[in-house]
Amino acid sequence: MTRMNPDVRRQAIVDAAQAVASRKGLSATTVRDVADRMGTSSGLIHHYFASMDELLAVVFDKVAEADLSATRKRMEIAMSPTGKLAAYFAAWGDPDNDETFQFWLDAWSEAGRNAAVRERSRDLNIEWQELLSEVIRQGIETGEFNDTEVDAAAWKALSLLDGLTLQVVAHPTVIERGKAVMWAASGIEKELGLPPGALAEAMQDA
Amino acid sequence: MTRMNPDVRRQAIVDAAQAVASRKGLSATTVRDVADRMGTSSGLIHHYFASMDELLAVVFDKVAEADLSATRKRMEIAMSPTGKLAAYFAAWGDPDNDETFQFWLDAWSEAGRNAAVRERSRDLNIEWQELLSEVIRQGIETGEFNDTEVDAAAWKALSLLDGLTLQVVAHPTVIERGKAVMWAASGIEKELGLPPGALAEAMQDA
DNA sequence: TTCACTATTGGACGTGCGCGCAATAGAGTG
DNA sequence: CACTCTATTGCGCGCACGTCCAATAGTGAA
Repeated sequence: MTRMNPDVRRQAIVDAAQAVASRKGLSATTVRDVADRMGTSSGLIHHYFASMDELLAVVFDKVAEADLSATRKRMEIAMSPTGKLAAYFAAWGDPDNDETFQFWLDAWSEAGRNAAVRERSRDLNIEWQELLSEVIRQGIETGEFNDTEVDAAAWKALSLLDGLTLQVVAHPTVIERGKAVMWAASGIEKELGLPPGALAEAMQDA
Repeated sequence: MTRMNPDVRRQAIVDAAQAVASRKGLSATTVRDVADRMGTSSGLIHHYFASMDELLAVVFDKVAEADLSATRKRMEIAMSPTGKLAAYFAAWGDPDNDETFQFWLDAWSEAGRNAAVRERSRDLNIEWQELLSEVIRQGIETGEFNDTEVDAAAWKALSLLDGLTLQVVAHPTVIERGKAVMWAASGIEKELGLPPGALAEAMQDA
């Protein structure tokens, strides 16, 4: 294959590995899969990554960070806490993010047996929860939300989203995607004392 | 190894496979693992199961059915809908069930790529949701619960439980187990219009 | 006691895995 | 143009996997 600049090649390997992993799952992705996808030899991967585990860790990080930063950006644009909350929710309703959520399902499954995955997964989950905590805290300050326990409310909201999305992604026929998002929104509305439908409305505005 | 009655041996194989899988995960459980655990040869497993996939499917079914039927039994004992709901919740708070929940994490991860797992997982999830729907319907009839949309409320409750338990099992340090259960209970109380703490109280009674 | 049945053994077979390494080839520099 | 550096090749190693099968050894019936 054509000789590439190291930085470019390294990126190409990560991209190829991500593409394979989104179809086969992180744990089922092999060195040969990635090499075939790029049309190169398998030895090349080990020229850039000390081990396959290291490559897969980089892929997981990349996917997770991209998702998180995209959500952060969407939230910055929104003005009110309710708007920011709606922006947060938007990620879950988008079918394009199903692949990313599949990575999460894999990570949660693997976390119980692999300490490295567990710690990375935990840290990222906490970041998602803190993002939510921040908005809830703001909403309480402005008086938009009820004065509830912030930490608890954030974990409840995140868990409700995860649990519903899990059903949509793992068993595509069991709940309609639209219903899952609406149900999650209505659950959080009750939690934060928002008028029924307020969150759903803010989501359409965005 | 001592010669066994076929039924007994078959059961022994399933038990051994379950023990191994609860430590290593279903997809990482090998024929040799199971044989070693029993102290027999690996060939014996294929005398009873046509393939390793078939054995693992039996193990998953056994674990899932046991959990479901134990919950059903606990619910039958309780008198009121609130009591039954508390009995349903009890399964999630019990650390002994962490192993079972790990099976679920594996199943959800695998469902996206394996049609057999997906269908079995989906059917079982629906059974869990229907169990909840039934109780909620009863509670609405008796007037204990608010008159909400049953299907939606059941999916929300199940998802909240799954999402919170996921954090407890996958990242043991992130949320205290007790808090997760209390948060789930308070979320459902709001959903069904129960007085705050009513569900938590019913859980201690049981 | 004999015999048929089958539970159980133990290793062979082919496959796919991560990894390592000597050989090769292309790109930049003097 | 010659030379150095290193990106890239392609294969081999050792291992673990699921599966298969001929040989062996217990057990219950005749």
